[in-house]
Amino acid sequence: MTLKNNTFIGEYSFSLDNKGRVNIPSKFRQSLSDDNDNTFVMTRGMDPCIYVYPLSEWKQIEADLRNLSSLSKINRSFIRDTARYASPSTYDKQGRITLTPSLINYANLKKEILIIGLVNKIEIWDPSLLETADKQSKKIRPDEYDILSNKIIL
Amino acid sequence: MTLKNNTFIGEYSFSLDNKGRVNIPSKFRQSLSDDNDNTFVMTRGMDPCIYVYPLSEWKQIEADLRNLSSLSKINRSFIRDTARYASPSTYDKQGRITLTPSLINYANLKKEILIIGLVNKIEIWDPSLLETADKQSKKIRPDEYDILSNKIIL
DNA sequence: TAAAATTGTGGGTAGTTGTGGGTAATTTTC
DNA sequence: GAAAATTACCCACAACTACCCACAATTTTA
Repeated sequence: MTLKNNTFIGEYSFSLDNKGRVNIPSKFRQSLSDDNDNTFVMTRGMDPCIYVYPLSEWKQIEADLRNLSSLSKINRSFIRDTARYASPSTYDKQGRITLTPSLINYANLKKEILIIGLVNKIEIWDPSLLETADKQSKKIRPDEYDILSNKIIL
Repeated sequence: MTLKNNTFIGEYSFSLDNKGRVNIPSKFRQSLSDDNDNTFVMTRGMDPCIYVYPLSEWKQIEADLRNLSSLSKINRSFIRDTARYASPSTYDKQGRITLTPSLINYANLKKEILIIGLVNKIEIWDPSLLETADKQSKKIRPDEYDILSNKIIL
């Protein structure tokens, strides 16, 4: 699959080296369109993980944020939280991006990490934290998924 | 039959080699439309088996996932669970796709495998697991099938 | 029915990928 | 402005993967 359409799926087990670098899975790099200049933007996830966006996708988010009125208090804090921790990173010749200490700390990353493709973005997790989040989502009542089943056919 | 309409029916007995490769039945390959670039996407099935979708079919699922907002927690876990275990695979000159160790483990595959066409997708089973699942589905009460009978005419 | 083509299976090899570490350039600090 | 610290860039290498070829068995064609 060589379509450069900024779509990411699959799960990968990688390691964080002592310089704070992580490899971006080769398949993800191949799927990154050329207008991104080999650059991702990483920020805090809604869950305790790191979100990694293609630069072009992030620019869209910025555009959306511009359209949120700062007159609303919840908008202000949402914009602040989203923009505050974001940081661009271009991957090196070996395909690695360097994570910031602040983000590494936020996601509680040790040496072993999991990289997951979520279609339009990438998540970086500590394996045990993901397992915990996973178990909690299993507690979701079946009828909540019923609502989803009207929107998507698997 | 030369209609390339991404429709798969029938059951085939194949073998998984020690590199994790499985042959896709010739008839299934012939039925795969050209816009798929000889590529399937495999992922965890609802039952303990591997689902294999034509790439074009999977792209529809991705498109639906893109429309789910990540502000909702249930959406996030749904997107994650769906995208996480998916992996594209283009078949080689001999018509084989390579399964990931994670999926082989999930479906508990040994050397002998069964490939089944489920109209719009393909399932890969361990023969004995399928037999077990088969017996259990016999226990479904007749009136449960009645609901289905309103949706499909056999 | 015999020849030709296709199909399923096994294995070798060259190129790619993930990981560690070194060195030069840049930034920061005093 | 010099020293220290950080960052960016480069090289090396083991492990893995994609690609290729081979061949027996089956199916199709003439």
